[in-house]
Amino acid sequence: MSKIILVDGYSIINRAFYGVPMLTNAQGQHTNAVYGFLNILFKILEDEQPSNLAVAFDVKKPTFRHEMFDMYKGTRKPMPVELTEQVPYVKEVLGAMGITCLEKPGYEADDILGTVSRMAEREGYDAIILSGDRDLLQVATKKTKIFLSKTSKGKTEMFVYDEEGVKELYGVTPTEFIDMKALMGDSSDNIPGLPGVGEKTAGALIARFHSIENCMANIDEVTPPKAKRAFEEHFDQAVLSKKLATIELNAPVDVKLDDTIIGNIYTAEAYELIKKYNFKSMFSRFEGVSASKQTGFKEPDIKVYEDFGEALGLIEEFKKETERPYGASVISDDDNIYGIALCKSEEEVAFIECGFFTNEAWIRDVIYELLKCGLVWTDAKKVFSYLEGDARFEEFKYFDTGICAYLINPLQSTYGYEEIAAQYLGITIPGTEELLGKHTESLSFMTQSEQIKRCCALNAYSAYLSFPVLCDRLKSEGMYELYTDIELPTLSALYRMQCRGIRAVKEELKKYSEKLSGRIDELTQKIYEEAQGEFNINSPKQLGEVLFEKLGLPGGKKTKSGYSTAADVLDKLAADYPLVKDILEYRQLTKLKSTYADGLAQYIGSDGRIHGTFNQTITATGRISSTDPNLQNIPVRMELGREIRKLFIPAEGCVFVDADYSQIELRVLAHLSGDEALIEAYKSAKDIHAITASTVFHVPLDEVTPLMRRNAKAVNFGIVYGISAFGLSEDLSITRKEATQYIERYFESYPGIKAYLDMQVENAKKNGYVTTIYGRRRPVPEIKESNFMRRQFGERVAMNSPIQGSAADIMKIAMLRVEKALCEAGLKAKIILQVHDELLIETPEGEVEAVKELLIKNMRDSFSLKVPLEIGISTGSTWYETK
DNA sequence: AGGATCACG
DNA sequence: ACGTACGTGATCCTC
Repeated sequence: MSKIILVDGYSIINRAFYGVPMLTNAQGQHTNAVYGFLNILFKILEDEQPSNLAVAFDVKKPTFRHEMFDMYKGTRKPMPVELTEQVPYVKEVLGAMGITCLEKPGYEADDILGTVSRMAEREGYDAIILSGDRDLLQVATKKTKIFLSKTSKGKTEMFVYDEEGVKELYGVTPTEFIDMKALMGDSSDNIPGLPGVGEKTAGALIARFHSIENCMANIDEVTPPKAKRAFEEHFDQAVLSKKLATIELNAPVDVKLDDTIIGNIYTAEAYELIKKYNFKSMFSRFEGVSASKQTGFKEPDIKVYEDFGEALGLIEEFKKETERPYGASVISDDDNIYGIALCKSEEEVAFIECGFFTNEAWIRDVIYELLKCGLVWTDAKKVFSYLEGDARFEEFKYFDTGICAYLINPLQSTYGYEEIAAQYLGITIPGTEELLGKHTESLSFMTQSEQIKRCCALNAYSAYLSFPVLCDRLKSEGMYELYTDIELPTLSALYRMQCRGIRAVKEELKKYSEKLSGRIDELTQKIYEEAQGEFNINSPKQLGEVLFEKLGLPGGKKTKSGYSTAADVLDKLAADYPLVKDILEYRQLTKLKSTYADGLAQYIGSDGRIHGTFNQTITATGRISSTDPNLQNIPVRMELGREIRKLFIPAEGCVFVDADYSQIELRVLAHLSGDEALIEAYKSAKDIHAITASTVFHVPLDEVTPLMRRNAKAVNFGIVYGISAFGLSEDLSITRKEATQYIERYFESYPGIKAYLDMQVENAKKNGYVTTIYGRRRPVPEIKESNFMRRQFGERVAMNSPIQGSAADIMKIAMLRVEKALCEAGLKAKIILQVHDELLIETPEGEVEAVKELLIKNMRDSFSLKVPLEIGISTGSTWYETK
């Protein structure tokens, strides 16, 4: 049995656009509609297994029916540019997959779909029309089904209607549905209908009389009177509406059904596009597609070195100084190193397999030697992890393409070698996930060792070829110094911090966990009693139902999936309801237990220390991030949580010295904006929030009340975040009007800041990015969007990023200076943590004074601003005590 | 897999 | 009318 699927192109693209959150690829193209469209297409192809497929589009030329809309002041919602720009992308992908696109000037997609479905029926096909538009229901027959795609609550669902289905839904046949629509009208399609006749009346009338003409013929029986009068006075309007609503079934579409037979849609050309748009979840569909069909690109040969002598010779070659650094890569899993690839030509990559004629220790030595030679790696920090014992970093020379690519575009989520090759070399090569699958923590089961070699070889190949391109880009964008002076040294500094780790006491952590457990159990019982029943307190859904439905607490809805039970909502209820207070305490305690007490305990290694990972290519602003575990969000604000820090202790004979920048972001803002009032404030005195309050509220400094100071502080935060009246009003629980006033007064007091923030928004609009004091870039693609909310987000990002990013630059410089100074002073003290504006130093007891002095000096002088940088410093025998 | 919540700067 | 403060990561629940 032959089956054809006919897709309403624009309609499905539209559904996809609104159903899939914003996505952009590395080139900044919007891709969410393409992604959604293809997912819908793949799904229906798999579910229905059709033999034929075609996609219909309107031609962007006024059609008869469009002209008629215009007569009735028809204005369809204009599609945002983010959507329209994706239509050609979809067509391009369809073309690459060999799928027929149908267009006919003068006809709408509806007409084409209707016509071709009838054509198919006559030739004995089953037909499926896929659309988001209910209009198509009139085309349904026994053999033609309509698949309606609906998006509700962010999820797309498919509803299927055949002739019977339409009857069930509306009580009329598909053909009668036209008449029904002629009566009730359709505002979105600008079909006027009859005044005062809605879905109910129209449905009842057509079910009884079957057509508008027959209604008119039996006008005396038409009820209600309102409808009867509408018929008498506006029948011509109903006739016109019917004409407008009728889909043409005999349009002169010149297509043969044979042209729509589905061939192989997983073509190399389509694969190229999928890669370009970075639709990773679709990659697996294209397995087995040769990607080498690209113009002038051939994958390099892999030369496996099986002779020990030859391998030694090879390594010597790679140790030689070259003008253009060679590429290298090591392949491993959690347990083993499998080999090393070296590349210095476009044609060939050398691969030395571990265990073939050598052992892992030998490979580690080789890696150590090669790190001294100026090779390019995709992820050098990972390469360090192969070293054993003390690595002499000062001897190392290396380059890192991942870091380069991050600096050029920090918004990507990953910087795999295949992405870099695609973006900077314009070639498509299979990536790690494609070659080795998802779980790379163990490769020992991999039977296809060819894939392991290929993955490693392509990595070295990509590193070798892309590095010069990346360097040129960095130079032309003014970020080469940022790369060499800051990022590359930071890479090894982070690695050293990871190696050192931080000592934590497992037993005490357990005790702390048990202490929490006791109280959590008490609270659980109490909450069950107060709520008169057991439920999962951790489930926001269940909790919301219990609080706001079962117990009828005031506080209504907030989120998509029901009631908000976030802390700020519950806070307002806590005073009146003991239950809510208990829930808040329960939340706090379970958070501490699961994330911190129990969570951290898992990470304590055999050396009694936690070795987290510091990520250098994650944040959009240049900050570093911390994972496995996150050591940058250990509790400090609340006393109970802060206790956790008592369990972080220095090594024997050491204490902690903790140094943090005081209000670095506001000081950076003072510098960047050059605002004289703020600069003067920082030069003259200490309490910046009080000064702000005094200035903004026009009162002498000594008359500033705590409340005024608190409000001024919130305004200062707001400024740094990219001020919005709404955000400030939420934060301070004041009206939006009051918040607006605060902001206005702030800008009156600090006009330089207003001018600076406006300039950043302008810069973002003009260049597409903003920059930090050290030339680091943050692209702001949102600034050009037509969606008001997203554009406004872009504006806040444009204001905040230079501030947060410059502070990050300063901290990185400070870290490097401090580490160097410690080393040069011959001190044993070591940096073990960085928390954005804070450094934690494990310091031998005898070095404390020297380290303090050194920290203050190097952090304070790491960058010369128009205002002084102030350092807070403290010591303690636990992390808790350093405050 | 994604949302809600909450820990930090 | 919309529905927001900036930057992160871990855990739990729901689908």
